[in-house]
Amino acid sequence: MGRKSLKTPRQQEIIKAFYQLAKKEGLENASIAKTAALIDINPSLVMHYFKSRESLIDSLIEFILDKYLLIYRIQDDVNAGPKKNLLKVIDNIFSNKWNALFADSVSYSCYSMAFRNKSIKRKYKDLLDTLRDNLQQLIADCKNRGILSVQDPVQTADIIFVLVDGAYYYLCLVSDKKEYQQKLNQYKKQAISLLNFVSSSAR
Amino acid sequence: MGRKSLKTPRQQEIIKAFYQLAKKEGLENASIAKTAALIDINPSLVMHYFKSRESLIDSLIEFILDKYLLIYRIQDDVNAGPKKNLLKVIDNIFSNKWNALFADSVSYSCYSMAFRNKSIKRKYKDLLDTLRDNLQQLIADCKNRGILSVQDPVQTADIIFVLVDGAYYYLCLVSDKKEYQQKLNQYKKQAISLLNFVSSSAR
DNA sequence: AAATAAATTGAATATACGTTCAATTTATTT
DNA sequence: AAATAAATTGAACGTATATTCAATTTATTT
Repeated sequence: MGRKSLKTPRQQEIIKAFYQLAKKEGLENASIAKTAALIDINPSLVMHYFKSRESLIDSLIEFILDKYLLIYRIQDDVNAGPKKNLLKVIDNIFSNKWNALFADSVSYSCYSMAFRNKSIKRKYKDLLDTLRDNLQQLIADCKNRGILSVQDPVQTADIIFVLVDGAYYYLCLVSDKKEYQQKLNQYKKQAISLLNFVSSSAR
Repeated sequence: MGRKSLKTPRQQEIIKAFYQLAKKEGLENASIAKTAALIDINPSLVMHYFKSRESLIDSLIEFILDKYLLIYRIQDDVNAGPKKNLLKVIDNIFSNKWNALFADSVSYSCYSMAFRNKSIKRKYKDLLDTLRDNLQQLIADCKNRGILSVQDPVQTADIIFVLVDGAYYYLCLVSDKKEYQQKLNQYKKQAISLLNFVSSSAR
């Protein structure tokens, strides 16, 4: 009896609007009123689904962090073999596609909150560790089949993501498209060289 | 005639207070009123020296970015030879000292504004390029004297800073002190290995 | 059709914000 | 001591903010 709950889809809609607003005007300028106006609902409705602005931001962070994991899901072919899988993921990481999935600006704003909010800190740390762990598994697969030769897949995965994070930290400031692409390719090469693939005609 | 100008020292005092506030409560919560209260002056005085909050933030960013350059100035001995100089800088970069110089939290908040503010974007880009250029010169010095062997000092300096920025991006999320130190050392080793020092008994 | 429960609205609150402007204080020079 | 110019204050402004609560609308069930 009573009405069917619209909780989940409405919450999603609100988070998405809040995110788009933060992307456009900065997280610090993304307000509940503006968010409500964007999807043509009453500001009170936002408060109904999120107890506070803080919890809305909390949901926004989860929304963003989930998107990061997509690098591992954009694989056309699941059983393409470990080498192809690994290279595909590297491709995804160093592609504009991934970067287009979410706005770095919002993510950096959220990230900066980790310094004062332990829950946010943990969420970011968990994500970064998950990203590393997934890559480590792909590397380990390749290592076990003699496709590449690295000492410790865990360390290699870690270093590669350090490279990735540092790369985008710089690249986000590069306006020139050519410079951007050239640097991105260079960083990608560096990452692949860290993987130390065994050169052979076989795959 | 008239009164002696206190402009510069007052501005510095205000910026510093604003910075400390941003460090403690987050940049988004650092207000002009709070800043004035912190150093016991009238909020109007802040507005007198900075036309707007925006320009105050602009000054804050310059204040922060200047601190980054200190890695190159903490050298006890200027004429210690190129190798020692380079290693000292690497030491500084991968030390807690440097990290203690400024609050990453504030810097990341400011950094995130670069996405919507071209002037801020340029300032950050310029800083990162300056940091790279200084390191490149130290590397080139060493290369010219056969101390190390790298293909292109410019690229090496770039990669090292990519490593540094990526390293701190992860490390800022690490609460455990042991893990922090261990990772930091590992990243430092990686950076040094990129420098490919020529092993010899001579220095 | 009545009952029910969730969705949604609208009005109201208090608060803090950035910014303004005129008035006043303070130090320095003539 | 008078003149000067900068430092500093205090009051006031309108605005947007997050959040509250009661009232109303809407869809679904009995």
